[in-house]
Amino acid sequence: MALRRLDRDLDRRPPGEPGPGPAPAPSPRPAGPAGGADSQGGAGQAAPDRRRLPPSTPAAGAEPGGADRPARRRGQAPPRELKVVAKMRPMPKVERGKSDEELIPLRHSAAHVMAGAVLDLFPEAKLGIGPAIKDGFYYDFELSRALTPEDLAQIEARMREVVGLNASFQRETMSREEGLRYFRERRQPYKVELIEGFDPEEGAEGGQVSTYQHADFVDLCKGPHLGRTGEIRAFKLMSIAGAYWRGDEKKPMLQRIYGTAWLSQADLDLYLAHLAEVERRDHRKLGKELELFDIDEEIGSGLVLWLPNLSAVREELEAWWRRVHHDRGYTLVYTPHIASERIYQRSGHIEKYGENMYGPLELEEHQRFWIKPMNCPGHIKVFQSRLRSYRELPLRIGELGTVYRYERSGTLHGMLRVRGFTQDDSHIFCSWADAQAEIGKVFELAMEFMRVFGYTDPVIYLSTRPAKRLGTDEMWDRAESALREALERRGVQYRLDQGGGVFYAPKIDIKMRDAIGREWQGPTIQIDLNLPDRFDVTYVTEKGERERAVMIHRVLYGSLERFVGGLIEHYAGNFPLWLSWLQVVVIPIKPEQNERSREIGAALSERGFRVEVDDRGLDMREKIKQAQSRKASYMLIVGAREAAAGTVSIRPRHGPQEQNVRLEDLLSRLEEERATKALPSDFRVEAPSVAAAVT
RNA sequence: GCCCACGUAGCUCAGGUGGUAGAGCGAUGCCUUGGUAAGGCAUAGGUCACCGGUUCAACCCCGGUCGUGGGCUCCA
Repeated sequence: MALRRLDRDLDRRPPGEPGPGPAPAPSPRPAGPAGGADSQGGAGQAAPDRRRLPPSTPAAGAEPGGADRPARRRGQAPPRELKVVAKMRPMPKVERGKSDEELIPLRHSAAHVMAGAVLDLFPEAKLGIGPAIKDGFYYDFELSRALTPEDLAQIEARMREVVGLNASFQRETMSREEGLRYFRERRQPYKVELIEGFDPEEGAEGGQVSTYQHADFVDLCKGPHLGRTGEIRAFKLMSIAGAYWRGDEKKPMLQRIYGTAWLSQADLDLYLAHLAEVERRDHRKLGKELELFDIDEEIGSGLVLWLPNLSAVREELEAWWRRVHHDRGYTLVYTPHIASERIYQRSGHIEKYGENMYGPLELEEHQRFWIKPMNCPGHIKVFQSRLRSYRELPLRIGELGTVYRYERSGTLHGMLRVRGFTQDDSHIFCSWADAQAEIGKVFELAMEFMRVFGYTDPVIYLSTRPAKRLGTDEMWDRAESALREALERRGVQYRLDQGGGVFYAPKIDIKMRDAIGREWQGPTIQIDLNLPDRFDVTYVTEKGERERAVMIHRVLYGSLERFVGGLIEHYAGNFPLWLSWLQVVVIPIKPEQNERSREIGAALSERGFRVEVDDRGLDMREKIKQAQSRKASYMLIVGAREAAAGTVSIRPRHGPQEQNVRLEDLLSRLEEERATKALPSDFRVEAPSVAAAVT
């Protein structure tokens, strides 16, 4: 799967606990799922959760400028990439710093103050829970009417009054029974439910419950809190959203208010600026402005139309992908988009994945077909198209396979969460003896991919057997140790995600950070123990015996839709030359230079550049304006002087202009830039400033 | 799917309390022949998402549908 923002995963919390972050007003988005794992499928899509600020650590910013540049030489040796991994920093969670220790009580206290303000304004309000979360806090309420933005302003105003009172937070404890009585009297059924759910044995004071009070507001809470409300300096209420009580859709829908709170106004300002930047980069917005993609109502939601500009990007991504895979010994195939119900019954998809599948289609009498949700069954059939010898292994089958999956309407999001997408899917069939080495190769390839696109700070997770799983412990032992060995042999630091594997396999997840520090889920590698068994996938060994093959599922881009949607945001629309839909625009100053301009255009076109010669009778300033807003990588200005000298004046999308460059020099420079996949000069990895305080 | 909000020209948006709509940008045409991000004038363009209801009359009110946004859930 592709990239998916991980914040969501990072907080795998019990229901009822704080979930994902606050939803800042500007442009929060859904968090994504991703499907990742499905390995097989993978990819899914998922939408990143843009709201959150990336955690960050200074380390991120510290990356040496050039170090993470994309590979300058194609086909570079893998060992080099490993170094990147080796200096990976520890996971953010491990690095919780002092700021976190201060922020949690601060935000939690802000949540209490907000709840108090809501009670002041809505005395009948029933309180849910109100934890501190990444970037802020929230509190859930049951109210007699829906909240409006005006209510938020009032609540915030009331909060500022309470902060101004500088009331102290005071802790008190009472017995479980007293607590129940207390909250029953105050008609707070959710609090009562919480206490009823407490484990009587638990709690530092065995059977006691604690409350915190500030001013006249008392809440069930284990703390800790700030000393006084006056310490809450920089905060802002961000949005209103619905949220099920305890995250259960069968329970009542409460109204959740999200807010953000920081140690200083400066931090709050930075955070708000970050949100504005996130909004500026929104792929849906850029997608419209730059004519990248469209999702047409009449075609259907969640189905992407790749417009010509973005199609050019995709064409390059696919071409490079194919080339890299051919170089690495992959065999590329094509498989059908629909398949008989029989295969999906055998694979278990109908049973385990049926609700995400489109179908059945009655194409012939007594024959039902379903639309392909994953590529693995097809690849297994390719493998089984004849008897396979151990001499053919590892057999690496790859496909840019388009799949369709039903996603609930509320989860769709631009290109990041869609219903039809193309995965850069591969299934490697090999022996157990080779599995470890194959995983290593995939891992190295994954690192190479991330580097080329300018993603940084890879963080690797090893997800082990989940409670609900198929197969024997021995099989899991083998699979997990193969993954572990692949990582350790290369000195890769990784974080263990106990029980985080898929029901049929453990996996390696690679997460990475984009240009503004947001974390996304990158490539995923899994060892599948299930499908080879269900399909009886075997090969003939040296001894002439049949042996079960091992199947490794992996995606690098994940889904092209999702990956490219992420790239748009990562690059803020400023794509590197090799991907740019408009690499060069030649602009004659006067009609007299039209012919010379066409010659230049032809020279570029001959070398495979996407070039336009703007010989329209417009003012050149207008042409420059248009080319600039279309994000052309380079504009070549051709006036009388240039035409006479056989040169051009180069006006890059970003950066200083250069006069009188000889055409041949220009051509070789552009070819070099394209071949090395250099990141554009206007690409910058933003130092995660606020982020530093966020983690 | 659920909660809330939203859906007016290609785009971004205006349109107190119901009487069938406006701007900017863009598009088109003409003028401007211009040395590095917005020259001038003019014209065209809307079944106010769709369906139904209330009303003498609906973009405005009510209901439903579809879609979008933020969350929840799902999805790892």
